[in-house]
Amino acid sequence: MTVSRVVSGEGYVSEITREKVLKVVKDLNYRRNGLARSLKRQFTETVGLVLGDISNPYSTELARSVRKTLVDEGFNLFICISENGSKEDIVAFESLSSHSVDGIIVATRSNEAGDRYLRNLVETNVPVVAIGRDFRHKNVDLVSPDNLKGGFEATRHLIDLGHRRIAFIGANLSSGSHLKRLQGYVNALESHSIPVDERLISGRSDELPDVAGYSTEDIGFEAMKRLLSLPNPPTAVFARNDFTAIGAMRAISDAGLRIPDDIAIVGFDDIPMAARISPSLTTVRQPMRVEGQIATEMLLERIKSGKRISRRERVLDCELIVRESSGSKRTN
Amino acid sequence: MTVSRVVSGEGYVSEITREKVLKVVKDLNYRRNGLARSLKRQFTETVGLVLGDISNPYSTELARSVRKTLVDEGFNLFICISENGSKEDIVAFESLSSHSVDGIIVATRSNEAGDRYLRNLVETNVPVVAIGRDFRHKNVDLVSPDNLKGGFEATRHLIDLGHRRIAFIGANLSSGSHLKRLQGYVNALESHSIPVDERLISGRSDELPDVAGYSTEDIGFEAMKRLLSLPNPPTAVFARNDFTAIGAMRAISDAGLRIPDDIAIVGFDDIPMAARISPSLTTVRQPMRVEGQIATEMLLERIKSGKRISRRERVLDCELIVRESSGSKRTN
DNA sequence: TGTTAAGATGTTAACGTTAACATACACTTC
DNA sequence: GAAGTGTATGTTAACGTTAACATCTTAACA
Repeated sequence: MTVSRVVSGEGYVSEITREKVLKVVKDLNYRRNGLARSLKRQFTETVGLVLGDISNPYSTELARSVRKTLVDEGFNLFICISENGSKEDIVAFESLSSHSVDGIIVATRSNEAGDRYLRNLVETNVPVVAIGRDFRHKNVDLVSPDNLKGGFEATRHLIDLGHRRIAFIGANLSSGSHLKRLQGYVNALESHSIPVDERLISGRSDELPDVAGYSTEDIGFEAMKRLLSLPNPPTAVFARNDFTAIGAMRAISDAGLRIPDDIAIVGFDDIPMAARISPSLTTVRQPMRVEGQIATEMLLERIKSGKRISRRERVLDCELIVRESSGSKRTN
Repeated sequence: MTVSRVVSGEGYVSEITREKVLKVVKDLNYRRNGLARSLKRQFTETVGLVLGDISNPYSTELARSVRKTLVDEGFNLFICISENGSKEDIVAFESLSSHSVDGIIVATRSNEAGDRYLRNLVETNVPVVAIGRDFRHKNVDLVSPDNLKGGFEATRHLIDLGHRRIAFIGANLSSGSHLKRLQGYVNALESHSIPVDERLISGRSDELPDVAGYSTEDIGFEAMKRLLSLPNPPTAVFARNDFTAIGAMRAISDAGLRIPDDIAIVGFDDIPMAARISPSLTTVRQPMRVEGQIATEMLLERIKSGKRISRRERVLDCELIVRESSGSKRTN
């Protein structure tokens, strides 16, 4: 017990004893067993972050911001990668919860089995906050960029430039109905009385696995190729994220077409590469660092209060960053 | 005990009992406490990965590869960010070791205090493997790209193109003496009888904090600006990594100079952006996925054997990827 | 029939901490 | 000098598992 007091620096210990203990601690290379400590204390001062796509700079900036906010409060961060697979999601949730993290921040793509497991966790009072994804539960907070408005503005930007045949890349109308960016695209078209043409909405082909990482670039590439083979291809494209946009740009260049002269393109996220590629990519910037900070603060509040707090939702404004890839006004 | 047997699926349990238990497990939303389990079993089947700079695509590819190798063996992965600070390093090591991970893979920048703590861990039989960094210990494996050869070849490439005044960006000769990429640069110059000019070796200025993330781009920017203000600026630059190179490219453009015509540039890592920027960046590609896999295999071997294994070192070949930024042969 | 083996379940103790309580002493205060 | 306060240390039990061992039943076999 005296050792415990010395090591944790709490309670009364005489200077002489403290020094004796510290000497032995050093001699034996003693390190306190955190498992036993956590088991007894019933908390770990550790938070888990589950990332669906760690290759996306969006995720890493998020992670850095989460970590920064956590350490200021004396919490540790463990990051798990799920690669946006439902099985992997569950493994990540499982390993975090079995290590008794005090709370979990989830930034994966929504999927049925994963969501079910997550719901289960929440039911047993594990504090959870979701970032940038769908998850409705009365005790789970959500922090998200305004994907609807972002998608709307990206599309409106293209409409304002004179485009009428505008494609969406990265999801299908059927499977992506929940995708707010797609919905924003549809809304923008409709509010300008442009009919939505389902052939211009191009998700991944069945050949490509729905994987995470830079491979989403391939989805954009494949989807764009299909669009280009249409009898009447689009003059502009809005991609669900920057990697998809960059893949699409590759397909456009490969086809011998010019950006933005032949086809204009807008992405989403504003990853660092967007500003550096040629032509530079017009995109919608989402405030990743703010998202991470707010989500962490919400989670810490849940953890510290120990009570069930009812759902809060924070939707953060995005910013349209106009660069070269969308071009200037058309005069068809 | 019977519940334990049902949940872990080991030992004899009758079908009837198993079903009864499973029903109650479900009704009570019971989840096994991993802390207690690990405390008793004395292992966690979890591995920690400490990343110095999670914003670098190099790190994330590494992490994905490590995770993939681990899950095949039934292990979990917890990632910690250290932001390449010695205090943060220690916090990461501490939180991983106190959670009793079975082993740690370290991919941070070397620093004295962090290394001391790490050495301490190793002395208490925590299996450790280092990736792409300096760390000599008789029980720690090292997996690394061949930075020496990579630096040599990058520099030789510039020499072969006719350059004589070649700068190095990203470290100082004094503080970076351990930096193999810098050493490779020096060796290449010397083997071509080009004197090493210390003014052409440009690290970060004291104004810039030595931080991780995309801010390393700023280090390249600042360092290049200083080089450009020299009475006799270099005609070529080898940067310690791609972000630094990209920052340098920005400084060159800002000064109204052309790449590669006025100044040629070579980076290191081959991050995805390198191929996409304009002009595309000549760089040295390191086999990140292979590094992650080998390191993980080495670590698992240590974990499974439970014995002290003496140090092994794997140095992996890099590949020079020639793109636009280094230009073609000079005819001065 | 007795012997052996396999199947099923239960009991005990231990993993390494710390909260809570107990004890002891020195020193102040009225 | 009795009571109270602060300091220092010790004891006990509990956190939730599971390895190891013990017990009991049933089936199989010579």
